[in-house]
Amino acid sequence: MGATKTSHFTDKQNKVATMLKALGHPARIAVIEYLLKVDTCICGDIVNELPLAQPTVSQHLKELKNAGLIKGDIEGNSICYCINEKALEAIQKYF
Amino acid sequence: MGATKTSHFTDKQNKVATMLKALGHPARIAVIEYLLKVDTCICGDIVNELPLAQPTVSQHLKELKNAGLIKGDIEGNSICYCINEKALEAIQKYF
DNA sequence: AATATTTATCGTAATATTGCAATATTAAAT
DNA sequence: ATTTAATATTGCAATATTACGATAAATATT
Repeated sequence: MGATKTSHFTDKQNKVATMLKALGHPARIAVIEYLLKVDTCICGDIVNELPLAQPTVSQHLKELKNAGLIKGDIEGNSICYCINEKALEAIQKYF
Repeated sequence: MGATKTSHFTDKQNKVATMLKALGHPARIAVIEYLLKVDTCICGDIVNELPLAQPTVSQHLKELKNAGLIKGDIEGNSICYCINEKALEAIQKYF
């Protein structure tokens, strides 16, 4: 085994768990807090902000994006990241 | 590697991440929702409620307890579990 | 076109998580 | 003292996560 038995739980339970799991890492909490502070920034800023290598940060951003917590808009050469307000509101509403 | 670099983040970031990580699994969300509904119950009730084997449930309960999200009081033969209100309030306040 | 910049992906090692059968522990009941 | 009931722990296999160096892909600049 090793794989979560998602099929035995409700869609809502799985969705909430997915979002909270994405927030369950200090680096990703730090990303969210940074984005809340600066509102919007390019990926490179986040890489500079975190004490982790660029591929690691990229991976964390991908997870936050997969969970729907952040959005990334292509801006020419770079990528502009920001919070997905709706997802954060959904979490706030859940609690 | 494989281990989270907690030392590079603030205590608060690590603490929040730890609590949200504990909530980042549908079984543990289901436990919290059940405890909120019944207020208090013995461990066996949770085992019956979840579609998982007893040792697996026991492990999930342990994680929730380690994260400070639930409390377990020994009640003679069995163990009486309930939500740790303070922890949930702390999460609510964080968002 | 060649080079630099920005971000993503691949590959891989180390570690953590998930799940359960088997077993241990602890207290209650007989 | 035995047996029963409730919960925890151990041991293990399958899978997932974390982290990073190397490299790829895409656009910008020269």
